[in-house]
Amino acid sequence: MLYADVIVDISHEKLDRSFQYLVPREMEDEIRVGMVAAIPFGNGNKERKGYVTGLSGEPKYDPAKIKSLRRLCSGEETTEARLVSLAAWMKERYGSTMAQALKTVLPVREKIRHKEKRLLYLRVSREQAEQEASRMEKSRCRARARVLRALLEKEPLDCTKAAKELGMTSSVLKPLLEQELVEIRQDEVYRIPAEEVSVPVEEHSVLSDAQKEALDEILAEWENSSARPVLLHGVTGSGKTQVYMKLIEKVISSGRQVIVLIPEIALTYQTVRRFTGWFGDKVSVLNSRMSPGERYDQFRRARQGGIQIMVGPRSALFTPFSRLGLIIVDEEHEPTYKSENSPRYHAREVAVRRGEMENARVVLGSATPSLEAYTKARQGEYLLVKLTERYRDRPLPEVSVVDLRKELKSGNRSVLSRKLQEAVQHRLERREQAMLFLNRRGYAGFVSCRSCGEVLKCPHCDVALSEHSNGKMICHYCGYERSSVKVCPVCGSPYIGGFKAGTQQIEAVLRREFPDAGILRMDYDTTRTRGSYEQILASFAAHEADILVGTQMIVKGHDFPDVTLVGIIAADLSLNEADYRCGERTFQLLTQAVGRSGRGKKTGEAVIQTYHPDHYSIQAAAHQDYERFYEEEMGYRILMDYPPAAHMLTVLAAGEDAALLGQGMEFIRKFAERICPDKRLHIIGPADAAVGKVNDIYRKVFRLKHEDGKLLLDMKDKIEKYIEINSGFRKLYIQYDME
DNA sequence: AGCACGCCGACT
DNA sequence: GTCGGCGTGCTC
Repeated sequence: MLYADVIVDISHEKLDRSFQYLVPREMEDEIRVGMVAAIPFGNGNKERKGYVTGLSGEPKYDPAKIKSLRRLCSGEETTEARLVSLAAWMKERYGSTMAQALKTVLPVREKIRHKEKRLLYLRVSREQAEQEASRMEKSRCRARARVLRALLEKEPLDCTKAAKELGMTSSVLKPLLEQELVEIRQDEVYRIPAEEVSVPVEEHSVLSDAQKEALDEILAEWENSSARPVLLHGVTGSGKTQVYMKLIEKVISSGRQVIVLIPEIALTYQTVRRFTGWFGDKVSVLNSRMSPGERYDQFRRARQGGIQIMVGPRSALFTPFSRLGLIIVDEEHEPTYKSENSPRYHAREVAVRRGEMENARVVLGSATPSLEAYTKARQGEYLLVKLTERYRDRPLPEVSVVDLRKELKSGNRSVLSRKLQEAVQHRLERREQAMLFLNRRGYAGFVSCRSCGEVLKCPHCDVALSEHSNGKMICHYCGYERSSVKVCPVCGSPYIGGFKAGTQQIEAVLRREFPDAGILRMDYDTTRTRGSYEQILASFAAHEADILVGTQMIVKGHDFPDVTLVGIIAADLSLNEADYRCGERTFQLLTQAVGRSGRGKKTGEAVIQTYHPDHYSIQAAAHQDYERFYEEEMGYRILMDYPPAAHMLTVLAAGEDAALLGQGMEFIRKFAERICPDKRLHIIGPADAAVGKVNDIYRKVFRLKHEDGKLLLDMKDKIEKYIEINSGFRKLYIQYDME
């Protein structure tokens, strides 16, 4: 007897689990995990479609009640089949629900379905509806009247919203539809055709010896039928992309397809040009600004063989190629590869998994590999390939670290140290360019009172408001806006103002110090409109300005041959974030930033300003010494039981009622302690999340650390059940993150 | 989601 | 008693 676990193709939480069906004898050979099957479902045995997510010989349910599969809807479904099994793996690995996993993996599914947005309209005149509503109120049809009244107030109504807010269940809606008082329509989804990027074919440049060596190493590994994933550790400017290109060429010439993941849209400008230039119309590019429809169209093209290479952010990983041959994860260490929604998957891990499942090669590339990847490479699970020299023998920039405390002692209060000022002056004299980089997460500066220290915060979120040049203060989390204040709302002092180490501030200082220099600024404000990003970079590349000031977005993979100076204004900003990865993040940002300098013919220089000149992240970045950084950081992770030294389950809870939230978290913690008496389990928290409140919703976290990831997943299941039984948690939203 | 079941208020 | 609205619970 063979049984199949099937997920019913209905998007509803209640059905978010598998149902077991008997596989008829004649289907036993044919059936595979991932196939779509027709099944009888529910009381009336209505025919539904379902995804086969597992096969087993044991019935897990009363065998008398198990129904049989009707038939398999196979055929062109094999690509989807693999994606469904990938989803099954993701569900296990990240502790999400199968429905959530399927949704991430098969975006197609919800796109074709009437998921678009079902809207409810009146089908009769307003007068008639009014009459009906009154009549219904008098008789006992209160629920129907409620729906009609709501429709009279606002037409159309979103079906899902109405269901929630008005308690509109199907037994209310159905009679209304039958009486032809209302109707459901779904609005047309318009699709903007993807803009065609046509760039002249780039000359196929010749590989350097080092690149050739790396390429040969990778190709040698690929000779094995079960080749390991490759971690390509290439210092900034070593030309990893050229190596990718050769690999891609090789793979597509053998008739297989390639997925190239890049961290975010920010990268598309240059990277995409290189890809489209080289491979022409074989490439398609996804970006996060695309509508679901456009994305779906691209996926369909991929499935039908219209393209061989898909370039895009993490969602491109699920491109339904039928013969996937290679997945490249560029800048593998980037945090954007980690999904913010459940399943909170990491694209690197899923790429490796998909590669395994479809026998495709995987190449991870980075100048500053993540601790996770490097650890695996050291253990031999990945093949480590190094590119230690910059392309065309460019030397690495000379780096100096400036101690800001000493700077202040000697009387310099400017955001620019004397060293950095001099260095900028030199560039201007020599007609070279400089980039000044502010590695802060927040955007513009916050506003504080110099008398009482009050910081102006968003009334809905737990973050400081940032001041903008247009005289407004904005919350970057919820979009709340208010006009700037003249006096402190707490003590009335007029000495209130921007405590800005923001990019605007730096720009202002530079304009004062170097009045003749051309200065460009790139941050959240100046890149809000479409295309402005590219415009600023193009303008800087054309040397229309001498200095570019910006946030993290300026350090990502751009080549400006005339840039010979990179200044990091305050390296500590990212060092003080409340996250165990902040040391790693700082090292990466600094290394990448420093690497921007001296990419052309002239040798580069970099200046790092900091209050912690001795911190290992800063020292290692200054010496461009990855190994040293890895040793130090890994020591810290082992000491503290942080990933990748151990596994960590983060329980994230949110709710409107702060007291209830705090209480709920305490309960979960006590429960966790009770069910796992293992001394090696570390529990941290509960504590406020990094941003404790967003949009009036409070957020708390607590973490469980243990060497054994399975144990944590098991605990997660138990906690989930515990929460389900206790109605006190109804008003809390709980999410899990498994690292 | 969609269907059956059962509770409960209203009406012959 | 009976009818019908509408909330609830279940679906292998």
